[in-house]
Amino acid sequence: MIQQSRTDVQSPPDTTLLDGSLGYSLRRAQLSTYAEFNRFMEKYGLRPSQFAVLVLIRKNPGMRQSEVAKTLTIQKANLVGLIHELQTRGLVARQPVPTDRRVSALHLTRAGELLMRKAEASHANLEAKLRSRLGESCSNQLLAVLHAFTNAGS
Amino acid sequence: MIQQSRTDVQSPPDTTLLDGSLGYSLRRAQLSTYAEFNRFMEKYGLRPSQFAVLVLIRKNPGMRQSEVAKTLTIQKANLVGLIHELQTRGLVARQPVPTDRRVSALHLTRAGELLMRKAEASHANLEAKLRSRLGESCSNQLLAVLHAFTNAGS
DNA sequence: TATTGTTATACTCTATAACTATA
DNA sequence: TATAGTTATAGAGTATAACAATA
Repeated sequence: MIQQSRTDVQSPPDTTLLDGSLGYSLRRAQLSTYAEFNRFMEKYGLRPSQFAVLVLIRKNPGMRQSEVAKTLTIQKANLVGLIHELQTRGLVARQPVPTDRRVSALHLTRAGELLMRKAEASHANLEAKLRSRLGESCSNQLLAVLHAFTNAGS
Repeated sequence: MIQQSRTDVQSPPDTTLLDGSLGYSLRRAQLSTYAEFNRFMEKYGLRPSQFAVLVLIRKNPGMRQSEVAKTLTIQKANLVGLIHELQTRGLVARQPVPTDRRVSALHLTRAGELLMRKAEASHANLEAKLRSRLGESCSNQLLAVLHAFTNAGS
């Protein structure tokens, strides 16, 4: 059977294969959260990667870069510019570690702490909005399934 | 309470905020599928975006670029190079449309058709592997929830 | 006037290799 | 030798503005 060309057709295209794909569906879902993230975080000038780094340092003061990179699955080389940018903006500071002069201990500055207090509140609002798409129970299930999926893959 | 610096601590860092974030969890899950995709599709020289374009054209011969862009939520400007690359590789061809000389109808070439037959088979294997992480029933639920989530956001 | 495809451009994220200083 | 941080570089995805040809 020869499939009809749809040049002049008005009906929506057939997307069954992509719709049935876990990979593609994850990508679409993730992109829609990025768009929402940027709407909520634009006022703080924070991108997703920057926010993740700051959240991690805030909760775990003294972390080293290599540990941040490993935790976030970012190449250590790509973290250099990220940290440097946050340091230049006065949000992150490095303290020398006497026992190992190769590393610095990462901390939030006072300004970083103040910014992240507000940013985390906005993030909570963002998450609440995302969860409202599915409802609380279904959102919790989704979260659990995503973790199971990711952990099974590594 | 002052949180203890963890410079010398061996225990894993606190990641509760990120783990509880739908956006971050989606991103991690999606990245793990990309890694798997590249393992399965490297032999065909197809990246995720190229595969999506080819799948769409294959199922809907005669589509126009603007329609492909809209369906995949890609900027039309970013699709130009993508199509051109596939055309240069001899996988996609454009046919003039008499009724509208601005557009071309996109089709797979014979070579594109042959490649995609194999690539879609590999993709099916990839999806089966991803689904095996969760089991069939849970995978189907995840897929449905992802679609509900994405659609509720647009 | 509006749309299609295009060019140009810039930013973000990701990945690898090689270097330095320290351990 | 091995590790932490760095530099350089490249590829891929995404986004916007502006243009020519055509509708």
